[in-house]
Amino acid sequence: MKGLTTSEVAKECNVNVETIRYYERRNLIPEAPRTESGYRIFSTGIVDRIKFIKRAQELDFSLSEIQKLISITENDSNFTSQEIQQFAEKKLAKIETKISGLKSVQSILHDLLERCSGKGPICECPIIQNLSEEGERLKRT
Amino acid sequence: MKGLTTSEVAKECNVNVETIRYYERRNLIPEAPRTESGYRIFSTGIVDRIKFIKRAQELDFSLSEIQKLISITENDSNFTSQEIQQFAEKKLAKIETKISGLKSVQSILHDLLERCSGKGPICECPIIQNLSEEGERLKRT
DNA sequence: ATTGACTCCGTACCACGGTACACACTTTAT
DNA sequence: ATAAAGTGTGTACCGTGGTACGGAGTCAAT
Repeated sequence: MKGLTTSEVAKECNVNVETIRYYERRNLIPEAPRTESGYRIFSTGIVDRIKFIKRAQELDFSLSEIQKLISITENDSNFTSQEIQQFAEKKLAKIETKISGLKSVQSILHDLLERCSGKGPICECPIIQNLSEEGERLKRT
Repeated sequence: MKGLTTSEVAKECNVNVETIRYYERRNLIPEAPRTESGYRIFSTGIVDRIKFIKRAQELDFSLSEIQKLISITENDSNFTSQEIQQFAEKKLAKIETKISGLKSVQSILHDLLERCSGKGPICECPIIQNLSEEGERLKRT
């Protein structure tokens, strides 16, 4: 028999079995065909789809946004190219803001670790001051 | 009377009044002193604290992590310097991964927008393919 | 002094993204 | 043939981070 069972897909994607059913319910993946007894059979392509979803989630796309992306690429969308453009612009702006914020946290943590042996007395942790100041700076910019 | 009321703080921080009570309950902010009739009175410093919390949240710190940061800087923590170091290292690694992921999304969105006029037919949206490939590439690296 | 705005508390509820559970049926292994 | 493991459905529940609501007391203005 060709095709994967639900738990095979789950294992392959490092997700819970229930997550797959959940994604199906949410229409993030197509409804899988069934065996005579009602078991789902997945094509191997589903694995990439689910991995894509997981990766996009890590990059701050919500499941609804992901759904939108998918329906755009599959061209079964009702979105106009203008809507898509606006969506991309907004997301791009958010991402850029976030990158710059993360970069400052990165350098703070980096500095902190340089000065922090992990031994001896509690290290002086300047992270809060730094973060707060950084927040102010970013707002003014 | 010196000191701010709950709603003044809320307004100043652009958060809901309930959020402030919630943060107090979660010990993200100290318990505010009260007037005779039981109203909270906040010192102006609370505003920075709450703004810090909000900013840190945007940068992927959970409220528990934020609590940890706060207790570290206030030195009322039971954490060893080793634990703090490990925490910083883990977070740094996560942040670096995330920055690189976000950067690839950034360039994908950027490319997309260059090719997408916002007019005419639906633009070809290569984001899924790109993201998936990028995901694969990052894993191999 | 009464109205309206504000505050308190406790509890309930919300959205998100799952995860678990009970109960029945199917498949696989022994 | 029987037990263990897997799958299905529906529904309930979970953690996170709030938000809303009801009822009661308080404060400020007219």
